[in-house]
Amino acid sequence: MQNRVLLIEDDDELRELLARYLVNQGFSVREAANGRDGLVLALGQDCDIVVLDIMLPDINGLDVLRELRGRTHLPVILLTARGDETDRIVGFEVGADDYIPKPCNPRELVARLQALLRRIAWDQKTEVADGRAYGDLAVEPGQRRIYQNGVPLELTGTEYEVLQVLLAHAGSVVRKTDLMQWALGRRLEAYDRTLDMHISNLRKKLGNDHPPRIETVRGLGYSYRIPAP
Amino acid sequence: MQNRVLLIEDDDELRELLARYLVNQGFSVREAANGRDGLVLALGQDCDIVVLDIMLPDINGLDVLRELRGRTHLPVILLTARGDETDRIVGFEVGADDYIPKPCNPRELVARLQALLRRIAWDQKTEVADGRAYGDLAVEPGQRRIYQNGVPLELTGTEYEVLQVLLAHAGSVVRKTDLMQWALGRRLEAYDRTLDMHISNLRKKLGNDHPPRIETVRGLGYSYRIPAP
DNA sequence: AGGGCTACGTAAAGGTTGGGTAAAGACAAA
DNA sequence: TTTGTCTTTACCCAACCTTTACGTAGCCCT
Repeated sequence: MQNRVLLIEDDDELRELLARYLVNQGFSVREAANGRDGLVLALGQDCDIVVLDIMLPDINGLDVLRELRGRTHLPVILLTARGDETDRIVGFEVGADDYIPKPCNPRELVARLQALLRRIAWDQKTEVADGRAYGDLAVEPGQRRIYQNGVPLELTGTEYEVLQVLLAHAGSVVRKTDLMQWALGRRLEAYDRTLDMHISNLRKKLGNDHPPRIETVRGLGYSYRIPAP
Repeated sequence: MQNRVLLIEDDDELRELLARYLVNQGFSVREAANGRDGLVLALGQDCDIVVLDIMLPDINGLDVLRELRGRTHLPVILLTARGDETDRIVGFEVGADDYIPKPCNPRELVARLQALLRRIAWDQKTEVADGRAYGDLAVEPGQRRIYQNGVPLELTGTEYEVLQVLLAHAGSVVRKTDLMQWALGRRLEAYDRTLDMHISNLRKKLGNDHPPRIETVRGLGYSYRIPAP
């Protein structure tokens, strides 16, 4: 299956160079030397991905992109003058997927084209929900839920994060500073007892077993006890 | 709601600089200082996108990427030494979605993160399951109608879109930002309560059951509860 | 053993935020 | 203009995270 690239670039020499290279790499290529032609081709549904120069004789490349985004979500890679940061940032904001500074390395262009096409191909496949089980607990990341013997635990968002991190490291100690960073997303400061509270609440919701599922390692952190096999 | 970035970078100073910047830009950030911790976090489904340094103290960044690609399609942006073309090309081949040369401009990192997340949001919009039934609801995409026990619901256009997206993902959580993008076709901005209103109206039209068919997942989004079989 | 220090457990209070929804406004089509 | 629809505004509440306060358990030292 050949991927169809639309090349919108007014510099004939560069355009033909790139086109030849892309064809050699197994793409099928459409060419347009100005914005108007480019738009017509792009909207004509016969390409998979667009390479768009910002500097065009008629319509500005960014306007082409805006027009395109109003109607489709065709992936677009911008060609910009090297170092022109404004164009790049604006380009992303308008909805470009990527940019390459000119003069561009054809190999890099191909690499980026393929990365983008691969991303799209993957995303169009349905993801498998890979829940993992730890004893009587089962994590369902898609639902952001953790089930205990099939019954969903009524966890808050933060409690879910904390338990999920502990489970991922079941059997080994997670240091408090790491748990804080990974589950709460911030640094552990002195006298911050927040984490202790979440652990306390979690233990309650898991049913205060003895010995506790979540073990305290004094001076270090916490550890989820490996469930009996 | 917030997009969760995982930052795998061993240089503490750079990592904290980027982390702070990303937090300011509205991302939630998890940090890992080495490949092993990074892998665990990435596989723990705790993030939406990964920023990965190639030079790491333990595992090589490219090996982290390979390992990751073996199990998920999590979007990855590589941090590479400037000018090291080999790493870049290999990175793309292994499955990176993008790369940024170091030392990197935080604004550009944000722009690229957002471009990639936007692309993914679009691509993951699953199409209507034709005529599928969900409990007492039946979707008729041709008519843009949804029937409840054979009786058509009096839905507005937007309400139809919202409900149909929720049904297509029945049982798992749809983030507000995705729901907005998929059903309303625009980005979710701060203080925009439009979506909440449509949900509220939908619940009313579906008959305010208990527990509600459309569950709220605080801080994240909504989920249509899987009907009893 | 006992004192003193520190880390942890947890109830309760405090404060912030996200979400529900009524009602008003904006807008477009008929 | 009227009507149907989407959006904004405003207010309120409940869920939740964090802090505070006090009690307890572990650990080291003499």
